[in-house]
Amino acid sequence: MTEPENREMASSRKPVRTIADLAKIAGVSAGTVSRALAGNSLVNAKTREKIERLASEHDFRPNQMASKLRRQKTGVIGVIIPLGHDRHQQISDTFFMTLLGYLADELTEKGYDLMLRRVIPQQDKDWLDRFIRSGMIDGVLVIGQSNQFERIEEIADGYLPMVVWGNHQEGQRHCVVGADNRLGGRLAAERLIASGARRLAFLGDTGPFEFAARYAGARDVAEKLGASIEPVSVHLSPSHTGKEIAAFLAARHHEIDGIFAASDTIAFACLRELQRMGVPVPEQMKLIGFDDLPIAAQTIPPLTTIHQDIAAGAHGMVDLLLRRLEREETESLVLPPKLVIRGTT
Amino acid sequence: MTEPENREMASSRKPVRTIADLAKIAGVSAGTVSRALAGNSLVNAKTREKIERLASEHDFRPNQMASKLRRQKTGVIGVIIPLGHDRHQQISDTFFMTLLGYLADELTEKGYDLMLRRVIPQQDKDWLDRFIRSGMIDGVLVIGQSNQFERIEEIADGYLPMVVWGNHQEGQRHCVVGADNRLGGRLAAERLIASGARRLAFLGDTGPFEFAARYAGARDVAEKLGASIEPVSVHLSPSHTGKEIAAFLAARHHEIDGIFAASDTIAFACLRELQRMGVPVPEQMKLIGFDDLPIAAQTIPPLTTIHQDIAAGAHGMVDLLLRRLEREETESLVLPPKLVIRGTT
DNA sequence: TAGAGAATTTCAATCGATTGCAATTTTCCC
DNA sequence: GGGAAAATTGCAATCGATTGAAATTCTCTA
Repeated sequence: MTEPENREMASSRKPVRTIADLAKIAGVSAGTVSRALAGNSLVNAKTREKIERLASEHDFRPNQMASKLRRQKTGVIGVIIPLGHDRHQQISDTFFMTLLGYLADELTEKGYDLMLRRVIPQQDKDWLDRFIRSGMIDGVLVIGQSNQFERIEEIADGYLPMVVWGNHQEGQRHCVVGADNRLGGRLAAERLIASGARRLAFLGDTGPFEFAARYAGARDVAEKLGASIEPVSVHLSPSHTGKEIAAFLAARHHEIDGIFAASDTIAFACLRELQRMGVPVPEQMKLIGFDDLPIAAQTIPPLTTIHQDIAAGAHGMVDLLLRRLEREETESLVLPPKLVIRGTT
Repeated sequence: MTEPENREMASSRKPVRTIADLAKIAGVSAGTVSRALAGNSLVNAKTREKIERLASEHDFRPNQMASKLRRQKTGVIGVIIPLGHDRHQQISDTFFMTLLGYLADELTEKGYDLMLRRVIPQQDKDWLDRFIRSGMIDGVLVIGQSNQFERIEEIADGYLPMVVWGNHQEGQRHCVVGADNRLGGRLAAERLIASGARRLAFLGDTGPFEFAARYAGARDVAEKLGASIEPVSVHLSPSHTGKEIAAFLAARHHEIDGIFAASDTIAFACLRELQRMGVPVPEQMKLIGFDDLPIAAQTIPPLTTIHQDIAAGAHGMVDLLLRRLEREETESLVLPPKLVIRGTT
């Protein structure tokens, strides 16, 4: 009763579920229907029109599983996010989630669907293999190397259509897209020092390669310019970050005059804590972040940070992946980070 | 050369790609292999062990497409985000993206994969049907009703496994999960008025149902308590939001003393603009947001807002969907919003 | 040790669309 | 009108795993 127009047009009762059903109604073979619906030029224009009309009247859509199985191609790109030790590292995900949004747009535009999977490598040694070999996806985008650099390298040897967001290491074998973290670290330290800081702290876990590179870049500059820099480990789980930062600042803030936060999220927490403690920023403490999330411009004072072009990154990842699907061996893409000076330095 | 251990164990050259291949090696039939790998109790324990050993030695994984086709069940849940007029409403997506993260966790836990699709309903009348009928997903979660309420209602009549995030209307037919927006609006207005404001503005587009309900709730309270409230349309595209808010405030800020922002994102932009204009918050202008995004606690002063329990929402959506997959007709789930008083009121 | 009954395994059909090749129909030119 | 070339369409195998029913093998009792 809910679709009177269909009832009138569709004389037969039983729903048209398969190509064979439609073929029967149209009085042609299943092969012809398949070709017609695929826009194959082999089929006569009139026949095609008739079949298309019938298909839409009966609200028919070919079963994708069958199609994928037969064609050995799914039209789906897998996006996998390896999580670190903390299961709910929601905070650190702001960046990844934004990237994911852009990836979704890019893939949609290219006619691919996106299958998302979050995994905890520690609990599942086989996380990447299983996804790739599931037969459900044509290629995979890995968002973040986490601490799985070696695992990814191994896979890359035997599997071409994979592109990873992360840090580029000299001589690595997997195709990666990401900012030049070391350069970003240099820019950050330079800025802190240029605005008067001499005793710096790097807030963030230096385990992940991306963060390590940021720290390394900053250290390069600090050493060269006669400043000190000290790494301070901070976890990314939302329940810990705030407390760890508060504890550190309470104990040591008088020993330093500049903070390089490994990510904007950490910088936000820092800024808030400093404000709560009554330490004026930037007068008594310079602060710089990394990522340039949209909200970075919204804090008070707005956050000086290192900008990563997420949209360009997403575009690059998809572009490289599509080329790899065509069996092309592509180079990695390293994006230049950009210093954005706002109010905290 | 890259996998010496496999070479040793796997005596045959050709890779084991199908269940039939493995069956040959194991000296049994394909059916037995299938059952063994599925953990079916019909198969002898020794046989199963042998097959499992061979499978892992040969690094074999059954093809999911074939399995899904045969079983008429994909193990994939579709998540679809209908975008409004603005293609890049990245800003408004902060909330949806967070929700998406939780959904991914919940679904993973339940053994489902997640297929993500973003669509622009204006450009594709058929957006929901196409996804549902693609044969690729067992059920669908719709993130946000956008302006597609009617379309969703139509679909809901003939398709059970669908759960929507959004606003609940009296007598609607689709299953929805979401906060009680009207109540949230009431709480917000009450708080603004309690903290001294009398001439209120609601910043946000009142087109989408969720926002409309928030406004309606606020209006209820304002009328009852003798305050005024006026809706001010603000678009969600990042390129416009800031300017629109700035223009409004520049022209009218002296006429009002309290702002109810339709979302935290809008509130952030507001706060920043007020600060830039030198209007002290909360002294001269009360401000309240909606959502309670993680950063809401990080602004200066921290944002008073209406909390939505995103994790609970995600959990509820998945729970309801799974029950609907079992053909159960479920009720909608309306979550109670909570006032979180911080520094802007 | 025969034979019932249980435990395993095999067989073969099936899911639904695609596609190479063969068969048929059209078209077109002399 | 005959016949070759071109355009369509049909046929049947195929993608790889699953599963009901049939067949085979094992177990155990009398």
